[in-house]
Amino acid sequence: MGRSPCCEKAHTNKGAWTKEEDDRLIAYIRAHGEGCWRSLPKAAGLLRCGKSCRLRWINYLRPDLKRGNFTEEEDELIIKLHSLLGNKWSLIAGRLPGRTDNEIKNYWNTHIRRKLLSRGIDPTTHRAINEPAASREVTTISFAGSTTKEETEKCITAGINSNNKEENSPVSERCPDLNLELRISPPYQQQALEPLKTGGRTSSLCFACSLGAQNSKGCSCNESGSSSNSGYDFLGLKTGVLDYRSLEMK
DNA sequence: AAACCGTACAACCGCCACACC
DNA sequence: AGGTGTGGCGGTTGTACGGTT
Repeated sequence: MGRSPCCEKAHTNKGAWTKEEDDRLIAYIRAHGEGCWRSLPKAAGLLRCGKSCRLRWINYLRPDLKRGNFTEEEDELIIKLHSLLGNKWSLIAGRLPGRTDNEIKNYWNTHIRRKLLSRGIDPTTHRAINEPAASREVTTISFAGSTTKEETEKCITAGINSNNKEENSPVSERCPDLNLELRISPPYQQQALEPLKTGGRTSSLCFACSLGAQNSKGCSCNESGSSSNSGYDFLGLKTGVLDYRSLEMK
C-alpha cells in the first residue's frame, strides 16, 4: 500500500499565490501559530496543499525574513559554508539570519556558482578546475555518522575549530565520521595574513564567530595583531589555497 | 515593435528522517 | 519491530521580467 498523498490534488490551487491567499495564511498563523501544516489549509480556508502553505510561509511570508540583495559578508559566508557543508542549504541558512534555504540555494545557483566558474573555481569542490587530481585532497566533512541535527551542528563547530594541529583531537572523538584530511599549506601571499576585508572595509569577526562559535577555541577575534592562528584557516581560506576575497560579487 | 534569449526566483516534486502508534 | 503520517530538505521546473538583436 502506497503512501497517501499529502493533499487532495484535484481540489488545490497551484502556482503563484494571490494576495488574498497570503493574507489568509498570515492571519491564520498569527492567530494559531505554525504547526500541523496538513490541516492548516482547510482550517485557514485555503485551497492549497499543506506543503505549499509551509513553503510560502517559510520562504516568503515569515516576518523575520530579511529579503533584498545579499551583502558582501553574506556572499563570503555562503561560499565558506558551502565549501564546508556542501549543498546543505538548510544548515547554511541556519547561519544566515533572515535568509531561507530556498533563497540561498537560488542565489548560489544564479550568482555565486557562475561567479566561481568564471574564476576557474569548481563550485562543487571549491578547487581550481584545472588543478591536478593529486593535489585535490580536500577537507571533507561527512555527516553520515551524525544521527541528529545537534550532532551535525557539533561537527560543524568542530570543523571550525579543527585548525589546531594537535593530535588526538577531541573532534575525532565527538564525530568519528569526521574526515579531517586537512590541507595545510603556507601562505603564498602577504595579503592572506591581513585581516579579513569585506566590501572595502575590515571585518572584525573571525570565521568562527561568523558561524556562531564566538569565544570558541577557534575564535581569533581577540588575538592582537596577526591572525595567523585563527580558526577558519582549516579550509585554506586564509592561506591562499582558497581566497575568495579577491572575487567580485555583484 | 516584436521576437528571442538569459536571468532570477517562486513554487513544486520526490525523497528521506523522524515521531508516533 | 514495523507501519504510517508528517515535516523538512534538496533538486528541478515554470514563469515573469529585462536586455538584446
